[in-house]
Amino acid sequence: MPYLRTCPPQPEPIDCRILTAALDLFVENGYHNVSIHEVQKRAGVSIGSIYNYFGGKEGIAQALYKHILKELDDLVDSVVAEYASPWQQCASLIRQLFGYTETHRNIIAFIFHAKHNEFLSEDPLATLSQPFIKMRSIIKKGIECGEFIALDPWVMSASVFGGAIRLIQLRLDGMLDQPLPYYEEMLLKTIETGIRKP
Amino acid sequence: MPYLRTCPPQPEPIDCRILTAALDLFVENGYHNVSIHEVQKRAGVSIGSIYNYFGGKEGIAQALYKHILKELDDLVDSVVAEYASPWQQCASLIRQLFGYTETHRNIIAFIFHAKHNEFLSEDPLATLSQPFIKMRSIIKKGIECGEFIALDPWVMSASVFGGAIRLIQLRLDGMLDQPLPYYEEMLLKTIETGIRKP
DNA sequence: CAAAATAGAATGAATGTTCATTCTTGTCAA
DNA sequence: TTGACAAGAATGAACATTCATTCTATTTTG
Repeated sequence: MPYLRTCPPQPEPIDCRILTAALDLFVENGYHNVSIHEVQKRAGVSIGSIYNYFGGKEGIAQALYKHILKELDDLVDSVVAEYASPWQQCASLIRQLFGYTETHRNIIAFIFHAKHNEFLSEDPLATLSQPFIKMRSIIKKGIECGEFIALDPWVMSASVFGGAIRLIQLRLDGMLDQPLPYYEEMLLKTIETGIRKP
Repeated sequence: MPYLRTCPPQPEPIDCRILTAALDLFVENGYHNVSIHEVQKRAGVSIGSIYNYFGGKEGIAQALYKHILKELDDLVDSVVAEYASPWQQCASLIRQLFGYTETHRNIIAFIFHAKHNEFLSEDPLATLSQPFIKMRSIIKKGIECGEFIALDPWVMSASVFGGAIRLIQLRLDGMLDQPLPYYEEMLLKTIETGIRKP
């Protein structure tokens, strides 16, 4: 079951096994290159069970997407609760995303390295989901409270998170020799220098 | 024919018509959601012609990919030839990519907003292609000549181009109200501040 | 005239889904 | 306590559809 911060129940119920198997296959091969019979085999369940729980292939992907976005949302909430300053919130969030890219690779990949609109008909733009909205809200607060320079919030958001997302994708593509925490303070330094109000 | 800086021949030969039709359909719907008969109809050619010229569906995508990467490569070369300083090269490249995102949307989308490894078996990582290698080479020169701070080249590359790529994707997803040139100087300002050696 | 290009119907493998059947669990009545 | 029954979960073979590709016939070109 694709949790970031929780332990999966044991024994794992059928629906969780389907989601875990599907996540691994979708990330490894791309949604469209995975047949539902492959998910079935990897999860060790019957074809009919998949339809019973999720209504079909897209239903699996939709459930995965919502579930992982909820996990991300909780992560953003915890960061906001733990730190007072918008910069610290951004920095901590990037550190945690980098850490999870190393430890929960497929979960991060499913949200940050996929074209959801190619296989989801409902709400396929991750950037319109709660966690991303909250991330932009942190940026706006940073501008309002004078910690960040006052530029367009989309620009500021791209400046803060664009480089981090890029490194995550490069790591997932196998381009980087080191785990992401190796690069993290360097990246945070350039971001901070670029967006902090002098 | 998906050129950035050239005018297409008239009358357009069959292979160019196939590539143009496929580009539009692949970008609009995602490679896997487009059937070869749809490409056929949009290009106004026969099914057999497609196999004659490109060997199959993947052959079309591969030809598009190579062709557009060559266009990008030429763009990078022209920028390097026109400007002496690495920062000016980066800034000009980002400006031009933003401009082309507005005027040649599908060409930019095919390279910067797609998961090539889901439909190409040959060289599917754009970041390993010539234009991207040259972009990183500009970064390395910036570090060597002392214009940029001396951090890991992958980090610097993500800091310079990560935010720009993110804004391109947001624009392609319809998130931004304004055309990209509206945001460009703001973004360049934060990037430059973050990576310039004091 | 022969070779290459073009057209489009036919092909069959692959895929997502359905559906009849079986299994499991809980409830109720004797 | 046990057996019958009902409901829902689980199964997997069969099905319908779609798709990329092949093949055959025709047209065009050198």
